[in-house]
Amino acid sequence: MLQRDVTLAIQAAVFAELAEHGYGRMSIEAVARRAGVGKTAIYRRWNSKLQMVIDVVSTAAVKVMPVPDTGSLRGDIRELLDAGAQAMRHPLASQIVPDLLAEAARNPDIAETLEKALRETQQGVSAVMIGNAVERGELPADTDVELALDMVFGPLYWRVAVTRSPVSPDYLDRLAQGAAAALVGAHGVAP
Amino acid sequence: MLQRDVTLAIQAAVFAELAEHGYGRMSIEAVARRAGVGKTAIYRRWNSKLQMVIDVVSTAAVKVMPVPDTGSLRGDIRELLDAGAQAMRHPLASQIVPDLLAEAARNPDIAETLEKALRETQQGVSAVMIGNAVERGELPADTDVELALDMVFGPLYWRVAVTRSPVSPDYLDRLAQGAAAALVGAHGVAP
DNA sequence: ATACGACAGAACGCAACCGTTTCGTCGCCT
DNA sequence: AGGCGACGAAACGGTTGCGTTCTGTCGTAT
Repeated sequence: MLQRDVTLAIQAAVFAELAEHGYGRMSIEAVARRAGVGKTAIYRRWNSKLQMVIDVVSTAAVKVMPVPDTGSLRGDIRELLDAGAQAMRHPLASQIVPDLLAEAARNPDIAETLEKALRETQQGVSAVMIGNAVERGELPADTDVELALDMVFGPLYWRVAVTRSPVSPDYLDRLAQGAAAALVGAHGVAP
Repeated sequence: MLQRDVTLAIQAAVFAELAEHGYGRMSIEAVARRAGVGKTAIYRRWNSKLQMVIDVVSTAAVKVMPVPDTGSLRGDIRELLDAGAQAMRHPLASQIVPDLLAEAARNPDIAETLEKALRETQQGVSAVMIGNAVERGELPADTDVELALDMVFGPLYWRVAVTRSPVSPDYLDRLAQGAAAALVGAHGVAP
């Protein structure tokens, strides 16, 4: 077996162990066992479990979200929600993401890795989407992008990862409708 | 030390260990050590780590949220958000909740416990809040309560627990405004 | 005064991992 | 042909946690 294959086997094993046992319970021995690999091969590559996980995760997290362009804000949001829901449906992701998030609360290195991944995949996409809507006149130029992000992804993540309720296409329709309305209506100010 | 005090000490220790190390890494020995208690005292009460955690958590999770009644939907949402933000600011909660949530993806018993706690504290409150808004004529009678819940708590949780961004009172104002607009505007149906 | 029950603490044998080292094998390059 | 580097496997001593057991103390009720 060549170096590259060994590395790939280790990466896959890390994901699988992470999903099955979580970061806290994951052991290097188990990763080596599952990858069919000696611990030597792992320690030759990384110094610690933390380094290994951070490296493997950040390598894999580079996937980019497509920028939706349906011609309407609501349609764009709907596409974004669909992509997000699809990503969270993946069994590995749906177990690993909450776990890493929890670990991030106590480990700054992991927190930074996740933050960076999130920033790269989503902030750009949303900025473009909002920009398009502003150009079309659907939103005012001073729309709060940060708030918009939270109102689009927040409800979806809440539903999938917190309440564990089913996410039907119909629900996504209603959510997109609501989020679009929220952005448009976010500009009355005071009480 | 009496039985009751020992139990209280154990409960406090469980929370502290849970916050510091997470469920996966938490050990009964550490709980006993921190509580200043023999392992005997723990095993006399529970059979396993899982039972102990579930019992302790579900005992403590019974806290009820106050039902806001400010006279306007937006004001009610704002109060709800404030209570939520305050709860998540508590350092124990902010570490324990994501951790248990991650563990719930792997353990049906924990998932059920959390689900029940969530249902009890929030669904009732929100139903009342939506009902009041309907009575005032702010919302149509067929308002989707489920969606409303997601659109109020989702963005807040996303911001606090996922993106780890600061939550200012001003932000809560804007979020309340957006959520209220979302609920009101969630009733255009089609394309 | 005595007996009982809950307690803390220490130790048990067992298992899992840790990070490191050693061994012998195999494939590639020159 | 020979050397080199990566490999899997196994073992090292040390740590941690498990669930259980034993000992001795202390407070309370009888």
